[in-house]
Amino acid sequence: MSDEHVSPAPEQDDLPEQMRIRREKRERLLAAGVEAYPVELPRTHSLAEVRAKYPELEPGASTGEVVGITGRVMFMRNTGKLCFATLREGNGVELQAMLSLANVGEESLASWKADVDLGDHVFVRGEVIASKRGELSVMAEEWRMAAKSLRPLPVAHKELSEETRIRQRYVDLIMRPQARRMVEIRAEMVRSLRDSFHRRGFTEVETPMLQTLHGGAAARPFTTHSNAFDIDLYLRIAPELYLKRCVVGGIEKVFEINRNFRNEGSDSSHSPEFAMLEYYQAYATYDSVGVLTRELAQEAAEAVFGTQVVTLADGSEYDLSGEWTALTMYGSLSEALGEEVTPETPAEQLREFAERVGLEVAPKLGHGKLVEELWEHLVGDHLVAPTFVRDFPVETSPLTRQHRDTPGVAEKWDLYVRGFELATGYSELVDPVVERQRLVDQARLGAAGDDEAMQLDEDFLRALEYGMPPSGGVGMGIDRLLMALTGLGIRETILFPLVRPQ
RNA sequence: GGGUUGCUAGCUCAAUUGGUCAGAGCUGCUGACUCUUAAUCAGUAGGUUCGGGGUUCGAGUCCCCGGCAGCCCA
Repeated sequence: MSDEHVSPAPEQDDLPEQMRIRREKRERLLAAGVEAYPVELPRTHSLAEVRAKYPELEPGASTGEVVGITGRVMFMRNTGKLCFATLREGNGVELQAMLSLANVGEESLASWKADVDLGDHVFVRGEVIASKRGELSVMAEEWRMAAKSLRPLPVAHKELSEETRIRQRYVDLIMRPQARRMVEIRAEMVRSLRDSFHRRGFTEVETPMLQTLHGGAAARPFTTHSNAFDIDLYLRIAPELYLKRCVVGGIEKVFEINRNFRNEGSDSSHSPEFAMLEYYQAYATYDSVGVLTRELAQEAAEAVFGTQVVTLADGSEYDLSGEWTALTMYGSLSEALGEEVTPETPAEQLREFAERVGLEVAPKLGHGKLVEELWEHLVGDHLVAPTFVRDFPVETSPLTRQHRDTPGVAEKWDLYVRGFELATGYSELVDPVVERQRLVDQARLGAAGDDEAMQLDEDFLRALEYGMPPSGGVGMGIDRLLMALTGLGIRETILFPLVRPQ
């Protein structure tokens, strides 16, 4: 038998000593007719409620109020005939339980000492008092096991290794209040985004994750298979083409917050599975959706932290308030380089500039890619404050509308925050004839072996042919907005990031 | 994909040039203690040093292959 998936539970003898002992304690409880995992406990108050009710008791005070509380045992201090335990509940609030020989009796106290380990969930019923040292406590008249923990917790006073934090996030959540806070921050932020959209009359939709064609971005997709239809399917790399169908259909302000999947590696700012916000607005342009995007981020910061000057994980402050800087790609590049760069600057000239500033570039790059690389090197890498970078080379933005006045550039911006790309916005290309041509070009690239190229989506083109109003559109990474607001890496902002199985 | 660093007890980490070094703290176990706050005190247990191969009288340490992770670069 070598099939891992059906391997029997390990023999007790094979377990580390501490796990074996905890299992023995569970057995002992059950043998004594005591539930190790009771279905229900007479809990009357959360720990937070007890704390809120008695914020300031004098040392040694008693209240006469009997409560039933539960919590995970985080610290234990047993002194012969009087035992102390620090209980913690899910939100991180802690309260001390006290068990004295006089109140619970010899048998119950002995069982407490013998059967309760750090990490167990326990129930304690007793009077709310303050200890002689002034610690708010519940003096037990009775205690019960609420859920026996069979694994020892990590030491509370040392940092858990990053790998354990990610692979066993539940342990991270138990041990680190900041890990729990992160989950809350994320939830509050997403709620704020939804509120911001709803206040402005946007409609939230959910479009397909399983797609028969992949499109809407340049990325490698995951593939899967439908048995019933007997067709291969793609996990979506972007919702764009479906949201545009919505706009064609008359949902003129539409947004989606959902997962995208890209078959690529992960690093401190990338994950194969990530949450994305996309929104489209009829009769908006890349100017107006830029304003809305700024407001979304500012309102999120305000909603979560109560301020638009957020404090990052390293203690530094980051100011999201007010108007944000806007640069043009060609203008800011020209300034940084001290040379005029325009959409007409030949690739040869750009290569010389690259050499001059010590930037290595692949020999076959064209004008558009060279401009972007130079720009990232000279400008992008140095951007700290929130900055819109506008008007990209047409060549590298095939699905974007050409600029209304400036030839050779597209009405597209990237939003840089703390040096990484947070969002991207467009005046959308809505001419079905031009769009078809661009998609045909993409399909040719695909046929030539570019596996990031989009496929020709005839149904999408048919939708456009019915007429899509002029629109602005934006994509923003949810995980990245969270990174911007907290200063943490993407593997901290995603609760269960993909990791290779051990 | 390239470079680089790491993987040792349940957890966090030590171990000089290859030589009684496989160790500490916490956790666990046994005992003491009715006001502790990471309780304290005494005693005690706990290891396939990531896996495989090699060099050597001798490998946690050196070499090779593999696995996983971090950091830097493309």
